[in-house]
Amino acid sequence: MEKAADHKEVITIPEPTLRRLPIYYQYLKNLESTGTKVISCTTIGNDLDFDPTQVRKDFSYTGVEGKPKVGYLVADLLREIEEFLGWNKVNAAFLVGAGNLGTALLGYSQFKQHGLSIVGAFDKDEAKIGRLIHGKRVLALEKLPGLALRMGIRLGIITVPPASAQEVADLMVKGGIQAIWNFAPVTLKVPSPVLVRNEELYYSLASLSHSLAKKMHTKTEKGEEGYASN
Amino acid sequence: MEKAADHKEVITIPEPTLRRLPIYYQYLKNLESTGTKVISCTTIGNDLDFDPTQVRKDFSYTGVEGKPKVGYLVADLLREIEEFLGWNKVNAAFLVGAGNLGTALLGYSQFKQHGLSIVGAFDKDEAKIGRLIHGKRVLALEKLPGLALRMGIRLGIITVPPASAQEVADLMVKGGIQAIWNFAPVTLKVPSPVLVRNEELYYSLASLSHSLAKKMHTKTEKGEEGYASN
DNA sequence: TAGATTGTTAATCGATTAACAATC
DNA sequence: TAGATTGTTAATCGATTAACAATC
Repeated sequence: MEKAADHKEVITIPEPTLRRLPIYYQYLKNLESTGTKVISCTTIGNDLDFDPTQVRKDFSYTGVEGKPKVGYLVADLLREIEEFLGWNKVNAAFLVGAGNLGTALLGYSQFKQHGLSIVGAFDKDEAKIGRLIHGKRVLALEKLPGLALRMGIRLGIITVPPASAQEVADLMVKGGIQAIWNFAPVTLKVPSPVLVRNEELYYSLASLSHSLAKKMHTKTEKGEEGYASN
Repeated sequence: MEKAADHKEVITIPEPTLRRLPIYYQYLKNLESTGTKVISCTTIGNDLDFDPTQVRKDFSYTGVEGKPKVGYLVADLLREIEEFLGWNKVNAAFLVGAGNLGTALLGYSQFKQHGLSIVGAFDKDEAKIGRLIHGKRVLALEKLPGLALRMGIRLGIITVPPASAQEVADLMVKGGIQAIWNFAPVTLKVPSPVLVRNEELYYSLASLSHSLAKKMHTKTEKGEEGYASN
């Protein structure tokens, strides 16, 4: 298993690159809308605060090709990034947990342009079952595995409270779902072929509040205590 | 500026560590609720799929101390992480954009336990101004700078469409806000002391759809085309 | 052509992991 | 005490950045 595919080398893309591609994409979409046809890594790097070489390297993973002295065609870049990220095909997904966050995600019309279409919503709460949310009917949770199998759904979104998240994940696995986008702050246990991506809302929060606390601290040390109120 | 504080060395925490701390925190909260008092890095590493040495190193940044042969006190860890992340003090924040996502965030009661209290909501839309959302009155956007200054608000949350995000950021800066949690997919331009943290919803999506696409591709190459429907 | 930009290889930097002494 | 675990220093690994030849 370790040396699988040793003839055709497997290129794995670095996580940081994968994280930056959507940033380029959004930036390029903007450029496109202003009518810009061609762009250089230098300009992109300046605008997004990335090293130009890094931009070039990131792009190379998508297979796009630029022209020396000219740059890259915006249209080329958009097309290649879309294809690379699988955003040119739409993945049908089931969402479980029709609370605040679930409702917000169900209403996100932009998802379709990013390869995601939420085609079903589920909940355990009797009060929510049968209701329409952003045009989608909320179904009973226990119907998920059967429907997922029948419809060939490969992507699941979990927006339930942490205590129920594992149970939901189990049902998704049972329904043949292959990738889970998990918004509940829990580490899910799933069989290895199933992919889990945690949306760590609290990470950003951690980063922000840590920096704010540090800022405060620095100020206090300098003797400007209480300057910023609070 | 470059060699500021050369006597008292400035320890900067690696981003990845900062990203993991909330994961430990959530895990430890769970442990605490089951009555566990003491835990070792080995166990944590096993449960969360991290290298035990890494766990130890991560903890060291918070200043927590363990006991050889025994491990760490769960209570100690929770306290130190809370303090390190600034979660023991609550930051008051203003949120702009009372749409689906904004509404969801306004309803997130768990934020208070993570150092965040959203004390004001703003919108440009006349139809939304004056309404109550999760107990908070939506105010007119132009009131933000004045109120932020008066109340000493240091944290801002942006949940408006990308086209309005920069304008909102400018108002926040005018109101003396020092850190921005940005959910709009745009790169904001703010003066350097102001911190911006982008919540990149599309990154996870990129990662997931890319992996799904790759999985599909691999399968297809093996000649099992069309197996998973779609 | 000259100069800007790509594409790639090499050097650097930082995070992860391994090794191991200290200790309860 | 013996063994498990911490805390730390050194080795490894991978991503970022620098250098530079190729090229339009």
